[in-house]
Amino acid sequence: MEKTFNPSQIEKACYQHWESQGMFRPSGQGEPYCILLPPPNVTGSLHMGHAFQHTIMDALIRYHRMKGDNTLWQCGTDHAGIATQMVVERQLNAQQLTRHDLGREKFIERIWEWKQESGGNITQQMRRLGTSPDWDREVFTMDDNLSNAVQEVFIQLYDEGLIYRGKRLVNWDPALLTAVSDLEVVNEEEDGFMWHVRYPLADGSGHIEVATTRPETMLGDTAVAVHPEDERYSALVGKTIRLPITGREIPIIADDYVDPEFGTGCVKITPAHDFNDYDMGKRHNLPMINVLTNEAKINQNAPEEFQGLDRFEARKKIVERLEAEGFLVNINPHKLKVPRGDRSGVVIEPYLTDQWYVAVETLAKPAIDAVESGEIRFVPENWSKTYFQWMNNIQDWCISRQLWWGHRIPAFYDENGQVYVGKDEASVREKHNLSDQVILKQDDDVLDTWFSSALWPFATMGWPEQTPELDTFVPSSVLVTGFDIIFFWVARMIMMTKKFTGKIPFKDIYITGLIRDENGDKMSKSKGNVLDPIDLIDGIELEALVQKRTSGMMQPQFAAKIEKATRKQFAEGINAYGTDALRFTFAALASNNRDINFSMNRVEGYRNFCNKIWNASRFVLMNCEEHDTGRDGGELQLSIFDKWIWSRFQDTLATFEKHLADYRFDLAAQSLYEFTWNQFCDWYLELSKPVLNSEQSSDAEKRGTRHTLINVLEHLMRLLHPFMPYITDEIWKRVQPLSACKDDLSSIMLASFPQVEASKIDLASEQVIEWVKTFIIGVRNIRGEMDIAPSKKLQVLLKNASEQDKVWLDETLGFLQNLAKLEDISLLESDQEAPASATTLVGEMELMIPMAGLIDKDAELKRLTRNIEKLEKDMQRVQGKLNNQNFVAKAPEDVIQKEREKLQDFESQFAKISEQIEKIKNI
RNA sequence: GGACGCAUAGCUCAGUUGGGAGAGCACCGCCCUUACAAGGCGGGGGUCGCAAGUUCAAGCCUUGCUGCGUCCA
Repeated sequence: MEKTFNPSQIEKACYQHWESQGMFRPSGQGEPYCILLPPPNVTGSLHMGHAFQHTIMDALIRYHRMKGDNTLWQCGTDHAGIATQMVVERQLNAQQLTRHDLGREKFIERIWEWKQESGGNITQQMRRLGTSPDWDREVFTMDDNLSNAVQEVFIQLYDEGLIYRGKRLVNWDPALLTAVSDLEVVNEEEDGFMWHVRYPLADGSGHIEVATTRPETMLGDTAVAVHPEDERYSALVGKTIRLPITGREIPIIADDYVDPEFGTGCVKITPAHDFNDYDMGKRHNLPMINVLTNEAKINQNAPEEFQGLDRFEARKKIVERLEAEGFLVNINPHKLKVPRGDRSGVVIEPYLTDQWYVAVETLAKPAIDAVESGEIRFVPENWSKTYFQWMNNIQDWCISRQLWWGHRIPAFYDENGQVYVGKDEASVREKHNLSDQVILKQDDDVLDTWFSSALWPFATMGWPEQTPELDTFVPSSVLVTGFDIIFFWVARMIMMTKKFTGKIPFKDIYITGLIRDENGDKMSKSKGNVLDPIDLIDGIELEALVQKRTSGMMQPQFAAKIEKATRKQFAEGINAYGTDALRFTFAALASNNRDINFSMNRVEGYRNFCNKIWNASRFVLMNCEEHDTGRDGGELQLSIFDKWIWSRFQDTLATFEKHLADYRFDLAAQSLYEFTWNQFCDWYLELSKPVLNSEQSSDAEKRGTRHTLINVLEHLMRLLHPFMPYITDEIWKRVQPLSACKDDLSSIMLASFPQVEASKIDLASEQVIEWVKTFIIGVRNIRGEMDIAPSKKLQVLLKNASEQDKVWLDETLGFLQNLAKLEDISLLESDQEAPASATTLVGEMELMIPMAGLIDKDAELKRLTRNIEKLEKDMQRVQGKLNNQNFVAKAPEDVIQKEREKLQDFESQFAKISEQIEKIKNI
């Protein structure tokens, strides 16, 4: 083996082997365990959030697969309506073409071609991450079988009256020329203005002052509203206003929606261009005047001079006119929430159009119950509140989109506009007895992408066919996803799956944190702080990184700043850390926190961890290859240390599994790290050396130690495998043939997960090791603090050794000498006078290192004084407690007893160290 | 306006029946010791945001305040 772990050398071949051998397929045996991959957009590339969530899913999948479950990771990609259409449109634009030049059919063909070429990008990147979904079952949301399910669901919901078509105010994206759902609109506070405008009364008796943030919509005003109890205006209610510019007469109405405190207390009402005004318009039977085109330009319903003007241009013109004609009172700066399309970034218009809706209320009920009853569990539990809050106020879902790419709505119209819903024209004709004379035209719109995503849990399992997978893998075990799509996706899957299968889609919902950069900022192209997971795996040169971060930007003005920051942070580029280090980092960061700050330091630390594992394995193999490891029999004599490391392993394994069951990947990772580095490497490997290197060790002892080395390592690789698939497979291939594991498998993936063996839990050995550690650390502490060279062998005297101490000493003498680098160890009888020594305590026993020629008196005094000051503090605290009558009277007996023992221990230590200090002072 | 979250070592974060404050990184000292300098050994560092309350006992429970953040209207 090479001296340094080199991930790039092993990863690709390893993955190809797994995939080509079909190791990702469900075994067909055991308990079903299933995870649904949130289908990434085909247009997407793997970002840190994906990599994080995929790591977690893969760890769970690998763990359960090794546990012997019938494990399926169902994967696939999403057609991502708007996003995909935009990508291909942009390509056309580059050739001076629009999608209209091609026509619908050709354009869709073009998208399929694009998908054929570039759609596999993200799934290739997933492979780099070592993920193990069943690629044979990969689906695309536009595949025939999924499209079929979409139609089926649409038709059934329509037949039940749960899908309807209606003219309503929707969120209209004037750039993309489509309706979007509430969820696709982001409201952000922006600086704007509040215009105060005088509206004259029609009878000439005065005026009323309204305040508005959107003066241009006055062209569509159909009323002015005041609060019914607002005494300032009560006399005016019922009168009419002559609208400036248009001269139209509109009523003054009273409605308690109006906030008398806000602005002037008078609100202009534009039912066709504002959601609240729309509701009020309905309540008061106001006419709705639409003054905008679908591109948000002023339309024919407005005075000619404004027609064709963009909404913002029109705003300027109208304000000018109002001012010129003396209607404008003033303009105040004003912060307001501006709705923008999450894809296009342009201001969304409330716009009157015909759209399709899902009536969600009846679907929501069972979906709420499923979480309330605990049948579905959110982890962390708190997210259920967010879920309930939304579900209890859920609005009908606008599902039609004026796009070309997507599932076309299975609805047909005759020449009278009569709607027929059905799979295709033929079935519609048959169902409704329509003759060939009737001309039918299919609806031009497609469905919201999330409509098909909502069917993911059962459509991917073959629904509407009654397949075995539907029985086995619905519900799936856990959904791993971010809180940002609880509404978009999670809630809708629960509704649809309940509705169409009667089952819940998943039992647990593990909501992960959001990956941010190390300063806690969201990673975004415009901030230039994006990290590509693949770059962390393979490494990247500085120049390439700068290039990547500054090209293709929406706001090129930030490029210089980003370049500077990038050059500063990554002066040497990014190292190749490898997949395992990256995965382990994600696992270790996966606490219950909502925000997870990614840190390069952590990746580096876990890259070092990989290297540690690699080198520990080298050590084990060097000592076991070509040697007798007891694989085929032979007497094994296990040392106390062999028993101890096995015992620690059981504990680590149990802890790991507990944390995994709680979705605490951070704690699970920590337990692995701690065992591997701080127990196995730091202590066990060191303790094995005296046995292996000593000529006095018997064959049975050596065999026992080698047996332990190779088999603990073999178990450890299986334990680590779900988090670190590559390095463990590579090492396991070499280790397994020397170990007691006789399964002839071509990959650790197929091996079974270790099981806790109660018989190997050995508390007695753990006690001995604690004693040994205290002993050795005590010597090292003196050595370190007294600046004694490691090469200098020391002499140790032991005073006040108990019978137990003597037994343990006898058992571990050689190890103590070896690890603490001791010349020799001798026992002082109680009546023997000790020479001036540096002292440390091992329980009641005093461990002394004669100072002569080695240790400076003042330095030792300083060290002891520091110790005793700490002890004093501890004693004071405990004494304070025990002197408190209330504590003694009310605290549980075992707590009191513990405190008493502590005090005794402290006092004994205090006495010994004080004595020592006196002694040294007197030298 | 409503809901939720966060505040612990210089930094990033653990701390789940309330009972002696932890890890990683960074920092300081010694060491190229035959698995590993991407390493070993030792060490320093915290009035757990502030205030009050409950309790024998509070980082942990309750209330209020301050600061930051997210979502919904």
